[in-house]
Amino acid sequence: MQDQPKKSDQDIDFGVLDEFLGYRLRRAQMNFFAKFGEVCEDLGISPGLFAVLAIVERNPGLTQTAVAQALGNDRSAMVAAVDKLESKNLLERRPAVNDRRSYALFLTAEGGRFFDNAVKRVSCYENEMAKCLDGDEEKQWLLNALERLANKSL
Amino acid sequence: MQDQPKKSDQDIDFGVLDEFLGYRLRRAQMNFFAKFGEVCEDLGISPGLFAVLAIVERNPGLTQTAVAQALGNDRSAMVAAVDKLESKNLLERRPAVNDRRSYALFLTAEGGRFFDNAVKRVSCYENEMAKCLDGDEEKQWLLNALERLANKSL
DNA sequence: TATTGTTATACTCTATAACTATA
DNA sequence: TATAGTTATAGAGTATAACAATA
Repeated sequence: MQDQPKKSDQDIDFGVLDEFLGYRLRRAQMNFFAKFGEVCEDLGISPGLFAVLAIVERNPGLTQTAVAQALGNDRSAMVAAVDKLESKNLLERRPAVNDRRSYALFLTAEGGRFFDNAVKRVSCYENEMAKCLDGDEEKQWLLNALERLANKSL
Repeated sequence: MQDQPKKSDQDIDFGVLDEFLGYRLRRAQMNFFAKFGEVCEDLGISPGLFAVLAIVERNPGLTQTAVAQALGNDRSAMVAAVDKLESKNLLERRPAVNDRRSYALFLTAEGGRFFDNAVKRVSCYENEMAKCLDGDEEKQWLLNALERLANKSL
């Protein structure tokens, strides 16, 4: 049945979607998450878990709620995330010194090594992805534009 | 308990996350989706459903699978999406002329009006968000950079 | 009263596999 | 045999509400 040639992906008219930052951001981000999954498959961590490790590594002793706020999600979501990282021996809950309600989070020694290795992986694929950009200048400009968009309110 | 001043969000060190396009893309996109939800709350459509309408409007007669491929997701996910849009009388499944396995998708008259209205809403908030960019020149450059990143393979 | 971690819960999004009817 | 739509299902991600312990 080839009477009417099928529209290939190239022939689709995306209309307004092509001019919408929201749609373009989503497509770009989906590609990055998919690539992250490929590159870190054997490490057993998602972009979300990687972000938790990154925050705790640079800000040891932070509470779960503080990490959640930094990453922009609910504190209830941190429970499963920290559980998972703790069960992998990458992260540690210690009793907070001045507040018996909360925990202070720290990377374990293994977690530190694991994170260093993960950063190498992610940096490697980030650099590969950034090859479609025009050098470090365009990348820095893009990072800056994305930060502005992430913080823009209506 | 204010012996040790709490780290505010501003004081958090994001480390490598600050230099990772993947993380920055996610934060920017989350902001856009949240704003989309606010602006289109009463319309009862998500960014995903809006995208389906946009594709069908510009490419009437496309099959469900073709729309799914255009948007980069699985055809099984289209069933619920088209069901929802059809139940709202915005979109119509018609039997395809040459293939009794597939449907051809079309906007209804109401769907056309609904979509025009939705485009106005979304364009309005898109323009508002784009005010943190340096004019149409930077926006066009950004759209172009995002397209490159969305299509980049390792 | 307010806050931390937690649990239960639910909702969305997404993908996989298998089924059916067609091709 | 291959494809379109469908179904069932499962996983991840995210959010809300309520609770106990603590501030």
